[in-house]
Amino acid sequence: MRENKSELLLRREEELAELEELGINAYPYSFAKTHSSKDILENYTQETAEEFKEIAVAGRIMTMRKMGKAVFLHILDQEGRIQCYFNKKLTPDSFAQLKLYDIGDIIGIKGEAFTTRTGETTVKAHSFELLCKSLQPLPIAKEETLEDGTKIVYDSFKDKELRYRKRYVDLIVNSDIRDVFVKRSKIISSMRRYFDIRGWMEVETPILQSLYGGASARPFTTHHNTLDTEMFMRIALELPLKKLLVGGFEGVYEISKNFRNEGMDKTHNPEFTMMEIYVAYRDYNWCMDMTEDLLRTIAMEVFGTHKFTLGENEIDLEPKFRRISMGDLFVEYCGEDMIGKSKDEMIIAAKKHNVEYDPTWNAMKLLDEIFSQLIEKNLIQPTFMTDFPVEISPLAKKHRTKDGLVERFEMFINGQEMANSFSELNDPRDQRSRLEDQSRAKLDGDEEAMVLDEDFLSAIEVGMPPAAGLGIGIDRLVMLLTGQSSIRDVLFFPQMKPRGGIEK
RNA sequence: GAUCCCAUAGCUCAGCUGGUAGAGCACUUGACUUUUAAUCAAGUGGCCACAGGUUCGAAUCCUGUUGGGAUCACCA
Repeated sequence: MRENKSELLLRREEELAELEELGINAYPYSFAKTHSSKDILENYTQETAEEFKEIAVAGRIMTMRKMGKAVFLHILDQEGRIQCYFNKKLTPDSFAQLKLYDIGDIIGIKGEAFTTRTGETTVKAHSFELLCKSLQPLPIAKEETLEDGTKIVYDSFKDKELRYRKRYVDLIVNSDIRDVFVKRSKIISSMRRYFDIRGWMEVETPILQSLYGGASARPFTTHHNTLDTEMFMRIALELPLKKLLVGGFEGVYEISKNFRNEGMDKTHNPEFTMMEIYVAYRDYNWCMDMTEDLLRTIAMEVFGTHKFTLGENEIDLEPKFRRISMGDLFVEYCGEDMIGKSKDEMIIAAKKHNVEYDPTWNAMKLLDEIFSQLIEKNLIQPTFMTDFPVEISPLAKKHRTKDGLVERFEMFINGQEMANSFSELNDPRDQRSRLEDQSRAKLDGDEEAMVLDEDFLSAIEVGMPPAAGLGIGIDRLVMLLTGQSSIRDVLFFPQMKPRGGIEK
């Protein structure tokens, strides 16, 4: 491939050489940009024209129409596209350079704004310069905007593999995807702001750990050379954050990557971003109120609305979210509360409701499967499902009135789990016995059961205030709010299989 | 990990029951001083993902490999 460069690549190198022969630096150091495309497109009118007599814009050439002694092109900057106009009369000395410019090159233009005969706000160049010569051709997509404002894109770059592997090209060429990432960033800042103004502190805890815990999942393992010891990438944020509550902080949160060594599909990437927050002296009831308010605040700040259309569903975050116990949900969909029922009873219920199951599963697994197949997909409007069986919640405090249950909720929107929260378990005796149960399960072959972490137990023995904890999967929240159906479309660089030796 | 589908020019795609490649855009040359999927004329461009097999002959049929997508399993 290297030896046999395509003609397009060679042509770019020739152009670069020709420019350099003309004494032009194709990679200069700076450019005094004064306006973004958006500044001009939104604010230029006949009345404000005086303010746009001396402006400087910069961006990547996306389209080019060379017409003898005039050239029209569109540049793309962070805010969008704007057309620029060049005329040999206005720039007699440099006009010939344009011949050596290509789609993909980055240029800076000084000039004035005007409106073309066909009504498009355009920058007329008084002078211009090359800011970066591009040596690789971009996938060319052409856009046409119809009278009614709808945009048609021709020959759009849509090979998913190439888009993910060459995201920088995707971001240039597919302008819509860029907005998803802008929204992602705003969602996260909005969440931070919400926590910060309430006095909860953002913290950082280790990603690289000698013991992993806080969730049921298989970890990535790695090795520390100097210590000559096996280490793990964290699977959850929970345990170190709780240690900080023990240490005396009353509200801590972390937004960071977790790593789970499991399958990949459109809702799972091996590394994903999690937010976990722990607030002292609060319980899960308070946390439901806070979670509702948090989501509404983010929705208003970032999208200016509480309503989201996802496929056929219109989601409304405005009304108070439904709160219903897991047991009552089973009554609603299954006719009876299945929690605490025997394996045989679960199987009867599974058969009755056409839930597929494996006869080797235990009662908890069957319960979970009936939930996922029968109930979860129906939880379209925001719903808090509360009060889980103690067996599947080893870090949640037992329910104050309901035997065998814990104070936990999961929030569902559009049939998907969006948040998980408990009144945090702080009774050291109970916590020890729960983790010992997990250890036994691990010995019995449950690869995802939690590892017993003595230091964590020791911290709980020192004493953790009563607290509410909440976890929100950021990627899935962004998917929900931006209407993306694949996690790969909300990650800049989703995990891909390596391509051995092959370029492109 | 399992099943199904996909892989042809830089991009988007044609290519029938086998006869060694085609379009539009991009690129090159020329024309054109308000165009906008600019237009007009003439060109360049391909180990048809990779490796085998069947055949006189394979982009096309068969097998395997690699990568991707979808569904499922594990999970968030």
